[in-house]
Amino acid sequence: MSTQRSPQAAPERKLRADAVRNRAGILEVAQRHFLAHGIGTSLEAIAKEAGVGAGTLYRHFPTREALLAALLQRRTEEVVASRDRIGQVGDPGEALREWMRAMEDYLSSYTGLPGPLAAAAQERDPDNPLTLPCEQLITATQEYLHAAQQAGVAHAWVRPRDLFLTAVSIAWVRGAGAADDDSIAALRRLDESGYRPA
Amino acid sequence: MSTQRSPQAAPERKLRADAVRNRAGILEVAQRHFLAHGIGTSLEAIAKEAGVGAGTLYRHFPTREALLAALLQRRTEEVVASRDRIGQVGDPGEALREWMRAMEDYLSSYTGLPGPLAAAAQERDPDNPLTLPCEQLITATQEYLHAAQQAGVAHAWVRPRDLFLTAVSIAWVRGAGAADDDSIAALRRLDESGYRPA
DNA sequence: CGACGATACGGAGGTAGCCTCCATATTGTC
DNA sequence: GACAATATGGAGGCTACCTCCGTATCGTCG
Repeated sequence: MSTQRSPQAAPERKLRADAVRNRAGILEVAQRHFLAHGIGTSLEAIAKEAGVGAGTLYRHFPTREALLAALLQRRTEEVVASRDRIGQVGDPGEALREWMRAMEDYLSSYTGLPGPLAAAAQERDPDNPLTLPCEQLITATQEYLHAAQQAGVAHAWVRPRDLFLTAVSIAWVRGAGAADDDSIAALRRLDESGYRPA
Repeated sequence: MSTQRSPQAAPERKLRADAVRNRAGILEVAQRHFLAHGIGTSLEAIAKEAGVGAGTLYRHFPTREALLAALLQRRTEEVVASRDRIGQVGDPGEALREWMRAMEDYLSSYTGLPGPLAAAAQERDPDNPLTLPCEQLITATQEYLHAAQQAGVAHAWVRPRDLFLTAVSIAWVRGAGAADDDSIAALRRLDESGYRPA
């Protein structure tokens, strides 16, 4: 308990020094490449720029999703933590709206991110490294939605998962073809007016 | 005027007999492959199964989008023609709802179709062969939307393009990760309740 | 009918990216 | 300092894209 260790199912033994170094380097380069070229960017290029072989990259992150999940971890914690800030907002309707925007921005972190996340949200495969962030977001959504429903500013038939998918699909439109701002604003308004009773 | 010719800008000279045969064969095989494996399927595999070389395929359809557009042409005409059927529906609100479903199904014809279409809808590049079908769909949407707005069953601030993007994004969710029917139904309900005043 | 120019064909070949495998190198420990 | 455990890297096998050009097929005209 003295050393910070994952409580349940921690298969992580301590890494060798070079492994730690390489892992960090890969993440740093990957972050830049995903930002610049979307999640479809070449993994080999990342390995090369990070100064490691392809094998090393794939040992640390067996799939593109694993790399993505590692990168997303910080962001996920930040966003979920923004609950505290948003929580200060008195009006539950306003809070829900802000939360939706926060999710939308998170989901737009990298071009192409909505695809794998939507898939993960639905398959619920515990082996998919993206399942965890999805569940966290949906859980957070539940809190805001519930409060909004209590206050009568959200329809009772709306489920947290539905709002999550809504945010994902807006983020997808943002990424696919670079929709103009007007269209995105219209989509947001449509969705908001969708879950909110008149 | 006796022979059926494209009225404006027809760069199509008459094809040689073998070219016509090959083109048809490619389309027939491509249809099956796109249906079975989505729009990302291997073009080389299509060429092989159609019994032509890669060069022939690329000569007829220089890009994946061109092939897609050729395949979509029939479907597009069918869907736009379904205006006639839907037009019979008296209630403009009901007609708009039906039209949205028809678009959604059209956009779900092949897995992955929403991506290129969303891109085409926004870039408005006349060289993109998918631009035409997009415009046709948006134009048709405009008719239904306008009628609905006149009847007071759609908000005045909704634009045809917004509804098109809505349909595209639902189709995308359908395709990405095979969302369960409940989620899709919820998204539809959300959207409908979004454009419709209480 | 035959031959000649125009049209179309096909598949080899260069490029790029994925992922695996294992001989070699590095690390940590005793 | 030496040995076992751990980690490395890049060659290599694979799939797919797309282009290029020598060759085959077509249609027409004499």
